[in-house]
Amino acid sequence: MCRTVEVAGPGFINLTLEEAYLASQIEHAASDPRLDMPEAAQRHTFVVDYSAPNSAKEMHIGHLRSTVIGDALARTLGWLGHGVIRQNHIGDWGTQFGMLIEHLATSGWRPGSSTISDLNQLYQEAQAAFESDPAFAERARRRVVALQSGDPATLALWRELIRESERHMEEVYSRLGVLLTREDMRGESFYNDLLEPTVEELSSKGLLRIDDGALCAFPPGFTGRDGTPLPMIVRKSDGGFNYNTTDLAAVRFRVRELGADRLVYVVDARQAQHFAMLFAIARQAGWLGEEFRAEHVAFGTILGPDGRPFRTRAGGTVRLSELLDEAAERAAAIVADKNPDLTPSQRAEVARAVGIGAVKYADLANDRVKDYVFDWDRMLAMDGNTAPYLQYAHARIRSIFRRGEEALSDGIIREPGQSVTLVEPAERALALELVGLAGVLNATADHLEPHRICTYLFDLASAFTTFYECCPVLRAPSEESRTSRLTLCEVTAQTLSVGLGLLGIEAPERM
RNA sequence: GCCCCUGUAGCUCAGAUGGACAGAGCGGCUGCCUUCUAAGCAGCGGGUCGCAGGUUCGAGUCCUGCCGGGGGCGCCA
Repeated sequence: MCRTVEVAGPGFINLTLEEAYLASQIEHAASDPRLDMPEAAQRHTFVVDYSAPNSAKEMHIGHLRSTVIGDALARTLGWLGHGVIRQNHIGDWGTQFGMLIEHLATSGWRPGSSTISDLNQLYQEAQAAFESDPAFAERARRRVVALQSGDPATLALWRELIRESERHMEEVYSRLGVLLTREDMRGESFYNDLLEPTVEELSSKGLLRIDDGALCAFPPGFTGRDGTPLPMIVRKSDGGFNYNTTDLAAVRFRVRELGADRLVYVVDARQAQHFAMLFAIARQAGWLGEEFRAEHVAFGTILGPDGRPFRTRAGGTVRLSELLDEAAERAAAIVADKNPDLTPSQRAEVARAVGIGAVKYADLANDRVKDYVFDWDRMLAMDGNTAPYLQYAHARIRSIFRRGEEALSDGIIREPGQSVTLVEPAERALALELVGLAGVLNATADHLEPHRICTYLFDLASAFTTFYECCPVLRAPSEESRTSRLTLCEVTAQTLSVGLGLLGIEAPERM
């Protein structure tokens, strides 16, 4: 397995892999759709909570990171053989819906007549009325009660706007290429009937006490502004439940009913304290055992060029559908410029894959906990750690195979075999990169950090392009060399395709 | 006031479990297209890893304090 083993100073032993061993690893990978990657030794059941947009509102840039990062993690954990239960914790319940429904009812709104942007508009009108018209505000509050107690007319209106919202979300998810479906949607409303039992259980375990009229848990180790114990309110002084209660009920449900032994929440870093308290209480309640890992997968903010949270020039929120339109448009302009040979439909398809891929990759490529600056030019650049660079490397490999097949008819080339011989430094360097996949995916799952995959794929693509420049494949010096290089190409293309796939990014056949 | 995150080359960022001279892309300067997509490749220059202590044979990585940036801290979600 090793060619040389040498002591190299204090604390170092250098192992140099034998070419034949490295080559055999590549051969194994070439004959296996899983690239010779074993599944995780210990399988877990993960509940991955991500995306979580609000009903009756258009999805905007604020939902991008959770959706993209969560999806990459769900795919990666699944690939490693874990059970993955996606949960889309949609904001579909609470006081704001009383407000909106009251407005719909009084303005003579008819079901089926509104798009999501209409609802968005109506929502803003309702909000304005709530603030300026005390009579409306009072009716809105009564609507909340009606909604939560199951008043048929109120519920009917609510269902209509939920349905329209779901249509919108499905459309965005489809365009974005994420796995989330209607089956994964389990909004806050789902937990309505579980709130009371959840609070009762916490109460029976002695974890709650009334403070200032509100029922609160005081998890150990949390203090507030004045150094006093920090409460998590689970029932407001008016008797209503809040999102703390919902989140607690969701933990309980996910453990007991969904059978999770790993909880993952892909949520903005600003909610760190909320989750720390949530998990602490859940442990006190005995829902999470010693071995149970519950993790807040925190992420930073997307910034505009001015270093402030990204907004439109007018100062509004950036709608996701418009962002994706612009991504495809910008990519189309570049594709048209770089590869005029594509047919219009090919060009549109490539532009879509490249544009969306660029946006997603930019979000995944750096350490998720940090903020990043949204920059079209950088994410669509063909140099550096970007989706287009990786997609380009993949497309070049596919191009070699297309050329090879053309030549095949002349009897010049055979099918890529599996016999690998590593001679050139670039061949060896590429092979060494290729065998690193398993380690990177395991580290990604351990740390729940998709950017590790990005870094790896970029290194791999760099190693490939170096190889591509100095090692002709179809015109290799010998039949043996050509077969070997074709196999290296095959495994590289497969690795890029799988790796991008785990990030939820397509790898087009040509660019 | 307390707590969390963050500070690595001019710019944008990698550096898991502490390990060998700290890496990449962009920008700048040099080369390379009758040859598998130059949307590329090769090379040069560029860093007191915020500061100061400490632990260690060894610290960008761990601990403490300070400084700068961002965020959070009871009836919104």
